[in-house]
Formats: sequence, C-alpha cells, structure tokens
Amino acid sequence: MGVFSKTCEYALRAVFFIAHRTAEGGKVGIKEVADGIASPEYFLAKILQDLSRKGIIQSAKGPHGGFFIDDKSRKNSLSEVVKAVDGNGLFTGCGLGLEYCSEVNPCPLHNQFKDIRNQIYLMLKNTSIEQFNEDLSLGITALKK
Amino acid sequence: MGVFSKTCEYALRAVFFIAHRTAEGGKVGIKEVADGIASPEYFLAKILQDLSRKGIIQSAKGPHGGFFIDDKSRKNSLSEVVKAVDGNGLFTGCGLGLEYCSEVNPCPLHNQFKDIRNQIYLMLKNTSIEQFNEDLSLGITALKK
DNA sequence: ATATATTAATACCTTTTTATCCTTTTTATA
DNA sequence: TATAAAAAGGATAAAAAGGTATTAATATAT
Ligand code: FES
Ligand code: FES
Repeated sequence: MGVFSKTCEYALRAVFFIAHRTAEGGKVGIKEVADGIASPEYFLAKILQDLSRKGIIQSAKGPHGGFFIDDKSRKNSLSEVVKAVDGNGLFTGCGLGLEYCSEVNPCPLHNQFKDIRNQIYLMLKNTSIEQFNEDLSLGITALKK
Repeated sequence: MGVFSKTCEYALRAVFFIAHRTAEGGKVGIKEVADGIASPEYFLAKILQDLSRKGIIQSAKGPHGGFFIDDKSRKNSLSEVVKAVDGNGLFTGCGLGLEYCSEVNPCPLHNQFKDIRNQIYLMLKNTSIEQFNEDLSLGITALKK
C-alpha cells in the first residue's frame, strides 16, 4: 500500500475531478466521476457521501442532481480532504507505530521521519482543490490510467 | 494508517531490537522481542518467520535458540526490510493510486509527490539496521510506548 | 396532484489485514 | 535416549478495508 489508503486516493482524485468539472457551475453524476477517475462506482459513492456529510463536497439528489463543489469549498486545501478520510494520524503519528510521537521518547527514525511527515503535510496544506483545474483542462495532468 | 503497514512497523521495530540485543553474538527469543517492542507475540512470530525465510534475519531452533542478525545482515539498509514486508510500491507507486507513476501521464501531485517519495526511500536506503544500536543502549531512542 | 425517471444515500456482502491458538519439527543437554 | 526448549507451520477468528445491490429522495412531465 502507498502513503494514502485506497479510499483516500479515490477521494483525492474524485475531488480534483469534481472541482474541474463543476468550475463553471453545474453538477456531475457519480457514474461520470467513477468513469473519469477509474474507480469502482458504488465504492466511490460511499466515499463521496462521506465527503458530502463532512462538507468537503456538496450534493443534490434527483434529476439534474449530482455532486459539485461550491466556491468556498474549492479553496480548501488537500490536507482537509486527507484529514476527512484518513484522519490526521499521517500528519502526527510515529513512523514506527509508537503510541505517541514525541521528542522525549523518540523512536530511532524520529528525527528523519518527522521532516518527511511535515513535508507531506506542507504539500497537502499548500495545495488547494481547485489548483489543478487548468492543468487538467490542458491535459497536462491525468486522473486515471 | 501511517506511511507503513502495521506489519512493517512491527518488522522494523523488531529488527532494531534484535540487532541491538544480539550485537555481541547470542540470540533472543520471540517472547522477549514481542515484549521489547510491545507487539502481539504470535503475530510477530509470523512476521519474523517471514523475515527469516527472506534472509533479513536469522533464527535457530531448540534450547538456547532464538532470533539473531549476522554481521552481513546487520549492514543491510532499512529499505531492504520494507521491501521484504510491503514490497516496493511505496518507493515507486503513484501517490494518487494511478496504475503507473510516470512523467508522460502524471497525476496532479506527481511533481511534489515524487520528491517526497524519494526522500522516504533515501531515508531508508541510507540507514542501516545496526545504526541505532548505540542510541538504544544509551536510552536515547525507544522501541515501545 | 401523481407517476416516473433520475440520482444520491444506505444497507449489505467480500476480501484483506491483523491477531490468536494449537500442533509439529528441530535441537541442545541431562 | 529421553526431555525440554524453542522456532516453524497450519488452522481459525476478529476487525478493517474494499466493493456491490438495494432503497429513499426529488425534479419534472403529465
Ligand atoms: S517517535 Fe517515531 S516518528 Fe516520532
Ligand atoms: S503519477 Fe502520481 S505520483 Fe507520479
């Protein structure tokens, strides 16, 4: 497994996709999102439902419904998305799984690991959801395959 | 979940513990290791069996038997341990879970993520198993709680 | 108002990971 | 040679993650 859980990977890709597709208003359906990011449809549905409850994205039922991201939410940083899905253990936890990460009782990898952990956090904190809309439009970056 | 799987966390802590305790020759039993790194004994047993089969650590059955790490193996880097347990997906995989990580079809996070991923690799590659023996002896670093 | 089609939400099932128990094999030594 | 100590291996179970089928909500046409 990678740095993020599968659930979190799908969540991040979906959030990018939805932000991109609803930048000019409008909504996008679950099937389209699932296809756009190559994820299992119903599993993604559950993830989006959760993100919706937590206010990371928005949704509307019924015909012409779908998922979207409002102006305020699209300014959110990726760290909010990761925190909503995986919690913030990735940002604060010990790399070797000690109960607490601390300077007073550090694990052998602590000094090196804390820097890396912080860089992961900064990367996510300093990146907004909407930030890649243009790259996606230009086909510079991809969300599947 | 953190950067490493639970299995991998236990493996790394155990490897540090065994290297430290068998630096002057001798062996250490599974119960002692499990206690020393605060891990479930029988689950750890499986992990150590696996590490032993893969040549990361060594073991001896019978009275006065136990686990140990020979001179050659203790020079191994942590990346070997992680690779043995979790594979090398952590070192090569896409942060957002795309099938392949590549420059030609990069995900939005690719440029930032590849640096971080490489730092994780370098940290592990440049750290040997035996490297923390002294710190552990001095109580500067810990493997439990 | 009501039926209908559309769509998200929920309840359910499967697989993987993590953890435990029990039996077998190996081996030092009494 | 018998005994006990220790890892190895098989079988099982609980928990978490991953994935699928069904249900509920709603806009719109009639
Ligand atoms: S104690 Fe392990 S990373 Fe801080
Ligand atoms: S393509 Fe995603 S990290 Fe390289």
